[in-house]
Amino acid sequence: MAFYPPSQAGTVALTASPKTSQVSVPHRRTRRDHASETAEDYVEAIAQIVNERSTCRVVDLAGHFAVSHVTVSRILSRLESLGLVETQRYQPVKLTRQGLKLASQSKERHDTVYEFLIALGVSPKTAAIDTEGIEHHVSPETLRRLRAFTRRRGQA
Amino acid sequence: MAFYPPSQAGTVALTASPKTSQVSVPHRRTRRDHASETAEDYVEAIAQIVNERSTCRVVDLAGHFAVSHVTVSRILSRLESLGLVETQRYQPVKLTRQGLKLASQSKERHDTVYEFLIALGVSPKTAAIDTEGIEHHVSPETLRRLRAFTRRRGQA
DNA sequence: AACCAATTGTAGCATTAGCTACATTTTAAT
DNA sequence: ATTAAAATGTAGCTAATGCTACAATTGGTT
Repeated sequence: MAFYPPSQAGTVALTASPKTSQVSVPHRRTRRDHASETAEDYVEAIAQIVNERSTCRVVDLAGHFAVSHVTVSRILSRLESLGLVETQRYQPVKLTRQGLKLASQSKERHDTVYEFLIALGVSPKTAAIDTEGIEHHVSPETLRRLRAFTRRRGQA
Repeated sequence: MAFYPPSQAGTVALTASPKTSQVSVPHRRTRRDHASETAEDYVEAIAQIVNERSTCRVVDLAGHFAVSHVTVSRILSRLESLGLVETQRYQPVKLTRQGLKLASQSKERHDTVYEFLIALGVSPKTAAIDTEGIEHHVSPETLRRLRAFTRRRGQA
């Protein structure tokens, strides 16, 4: 159940550090993974929404993830403390430079997985759904294999 | 981010129902998914450990998931309330009939993904890791495609 | 039988993410 | 300018999964 951040350069700590940790233990395994996936999903969604409607509001994200606006705003707080987004009360959400970078890396990996599934013959609808779940768990090595396969298929 | 239970027949509710829900709302999206993945990971691990060492103890699972025994025992409580395992204080863990069924379905899907990655040319080590993360997010449709690909590769 | 080590359980805390209900602010319409 | 609706925020709850520290049980050795 490994979690693969979309790249290695300029990596951010995607979760809060424990309040009282004497030795900086590699605690929080799965929990950290889920939190990081959420971070990626959110920056990716924000980038997409900004692209489509020029601004992204809490409401848009709530709709996008089918979740209450409260959940969104709490998650945004966390992302802000991670330096991924900038927020101002009652104002649209903006990605920081770091957030933008993470979003574009996430999107690239997302697209790679999606196009692979399509090349494999999966229907667009199913491919879209499965990609959402799979993308965070594909290693760089596997990602290269997926790209190679898609390339071959595209040519054939 | 869809979660796919490994089959449709004899499906179990893999999470606790909300304490006070008036209409049985489809609440808890991602949360439910994660909890269900955990259930599958655990029954699969229990089946595997029983296979290797004849019995499965809390300690074995703690080692397997690199997690404290406390976390394991709390999760086992949940699984017991779901009817997937049977526990007795200070005794080894046993799978119920339902648990066994879920475990074998999970294993089958797990193996399908793993063999696919191998057929694609991914190294065994990476394939093992990636499979852990991917398996819960592969739809039946995609699963069929993966099998077809592995078959073709196996023959060629 | 007594004892010690390994195993398991309990208590209590933190983090993340879900919710409803209610308060506040912005924005658009009249 | 007022007002009403839409958007956000806050308070406070639940569930799931991490943890440490300490208590209890089991089982094997002596």
